[in-house]
Amino acid sequence: MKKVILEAQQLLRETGVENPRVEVTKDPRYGEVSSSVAFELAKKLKKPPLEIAEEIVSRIDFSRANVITVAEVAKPGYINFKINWKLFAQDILDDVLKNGRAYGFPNIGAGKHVLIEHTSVNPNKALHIGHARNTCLGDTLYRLFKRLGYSVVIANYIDDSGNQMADLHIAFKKLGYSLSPPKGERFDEYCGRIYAEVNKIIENNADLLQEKRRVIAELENVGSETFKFNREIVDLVLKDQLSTCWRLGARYDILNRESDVLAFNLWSEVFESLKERGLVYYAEEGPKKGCWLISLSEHPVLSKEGDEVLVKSDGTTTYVARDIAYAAWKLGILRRDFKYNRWGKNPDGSYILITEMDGKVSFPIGKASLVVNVIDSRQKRPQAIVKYAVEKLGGGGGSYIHFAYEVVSLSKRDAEKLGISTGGRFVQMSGREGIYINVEPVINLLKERAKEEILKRHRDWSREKIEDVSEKIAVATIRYELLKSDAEKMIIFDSEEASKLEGDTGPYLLYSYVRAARILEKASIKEFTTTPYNEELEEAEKNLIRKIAYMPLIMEEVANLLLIKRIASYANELAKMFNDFYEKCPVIGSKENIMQFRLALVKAFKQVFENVCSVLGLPLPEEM
RNA sequence: GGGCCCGUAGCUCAGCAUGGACAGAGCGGCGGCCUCCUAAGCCGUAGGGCGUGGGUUCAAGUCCCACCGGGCCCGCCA
Repeated sequence: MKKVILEAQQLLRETGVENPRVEVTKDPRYGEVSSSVAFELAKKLKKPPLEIAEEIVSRIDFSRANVITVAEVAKPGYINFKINWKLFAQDILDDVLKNGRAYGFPNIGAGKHVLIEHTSVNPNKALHIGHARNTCLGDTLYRLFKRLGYSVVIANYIDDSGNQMADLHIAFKKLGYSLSPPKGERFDEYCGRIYAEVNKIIENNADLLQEKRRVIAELENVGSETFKFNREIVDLVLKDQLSTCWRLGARYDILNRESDVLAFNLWSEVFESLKERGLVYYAEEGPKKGCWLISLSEHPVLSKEGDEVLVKSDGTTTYVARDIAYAAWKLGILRRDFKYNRWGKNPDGSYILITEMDGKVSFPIGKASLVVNVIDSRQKRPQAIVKYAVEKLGGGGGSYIHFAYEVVSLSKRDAEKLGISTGGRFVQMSGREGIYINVEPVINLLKERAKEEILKRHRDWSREKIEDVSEKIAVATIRYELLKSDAEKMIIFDSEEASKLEGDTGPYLLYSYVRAARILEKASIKEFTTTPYNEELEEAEKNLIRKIAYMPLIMEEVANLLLIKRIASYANELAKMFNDFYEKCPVIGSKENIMQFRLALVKAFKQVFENVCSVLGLPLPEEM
């Protein structure tokens, strides 16, 4: 498709138009690509656009064109280019079938390195549906960059210090909670539940509050009993959390414990640099007396809300301070580095490393040209401070991006199911208040629904096959649901709505793929040809080919703008075009030359669809 | 008080970055389509003029300003 645009621009340039703007039309009635240069020139030349367009078109030398056949002038002054479909279709299908898995992914990332942090759920609870949004977004970015040729490292920040961990300590050590959850409940779910219970108790008890402060301080004491016990709990929760992430299709390279940002002295190195550059100051008096603050007075926006405390008067660091150190490390501008031990393996067999003081493994991350941090949009201000700080520290030439996404809230209906009354349309999730819906039960519900559907049509399937396919459908459904909406918009989650399997959903996508698989399986002949059977193809065929041709443009655009939902819409459009083709253009049973071409088209669709879904992380069953 | 995000059909949302050709989907409503490659599908029909008011422009859902409504953030919490 890009070729067509370039060709049109070239033709226009040859008539004397400078920098002609050519874009893909949104309606095929206007040809494949069109230009509105006549409007831009109208003012300069003081002539009506229509006249200018006519003149330009009359000057185009079509003998120099390849795939473009003709240009037409339309109503107010557009120039619409039409193409030789026979050539175009064959070109696209050849491209897809020749490149296979690689089709649609321009190699724009060769030699570039990206670090992505995502998930980063506090290790005191199970993933709720909002955390799943983070994981799916981050994992999709990983998949996209990887396919575009970037080298990518995935980090998961483990906040193992502070408040939320202290609450669990008190629950286990002082309030008599057992370390083993009741039968049927996972450890991460269990911790999430007791965290909410215990938090209320502690907040209303002065003795426990004091104990909590003691625990928080002890947590920074590397090697203490409290420190060790904490690592035990964190590890158990992490195991469960990551099994959920894996189920969602995500993978990780490194787990960075927040406590280790201090333990490995990354913070002290950064603190020294900040002091050297005069970016921080010590408050001698006033309400922040005894604190070290970062000066934000030079920042146009942040300055309006005052400077930020990095080191508290008791000498401990704030979350923002530790995050600045972590960010500087990510950008590769620190001398110091973490050490790791192997923590486990991803389902793909790759190792996951975790920071450890006496770790044996080094994992130099190098200089990232791009550091992407998938963090919800409530943290925009702290993230802006982090970005400001690392840029002042030299930034290493890479760019630090806060990929902000809105939270997931619960619908009124779901909130009421949890026994929460609300006047509004939705209610914010809160781990501390026990207002959340975990993602595992949602996937399980989807899986049950999928099984019911499978049983309706495949009474003869084995249990294993039903398990496998229903799991794929469930995962595809939840991922698509979380990826298709604008990251900047809040999702109001309603389990009833989300468990639908019809319409603009994951199953709709999978279904089109399965239909394609069936055609290829059942076709009596295996020979195919990318040469169209006719000068004029059916509209449905053209629409499908056109959509297939867009893929490289979409992928490159998304990599630049990080607009993930655009991949999701693209997948949906592809599926829609295929379903339309499926209804209107019989493959099996048509005349041999038609069948051979359509088989090639179905093959191409299946390949492209597989490529797109591999980026979205939607697992594809061959039957459903 | 300051900063940020959102406001498009009854409901859920796409389209806004690079303004352009009649404003699109899904769900729900109504009416159709399984002797034919899986109907988790397809087709038709009703339904909005894009929160409001200004402005820029040949052209504004898309850009600018103000206002209204909803949400988030401004802690020696993370």
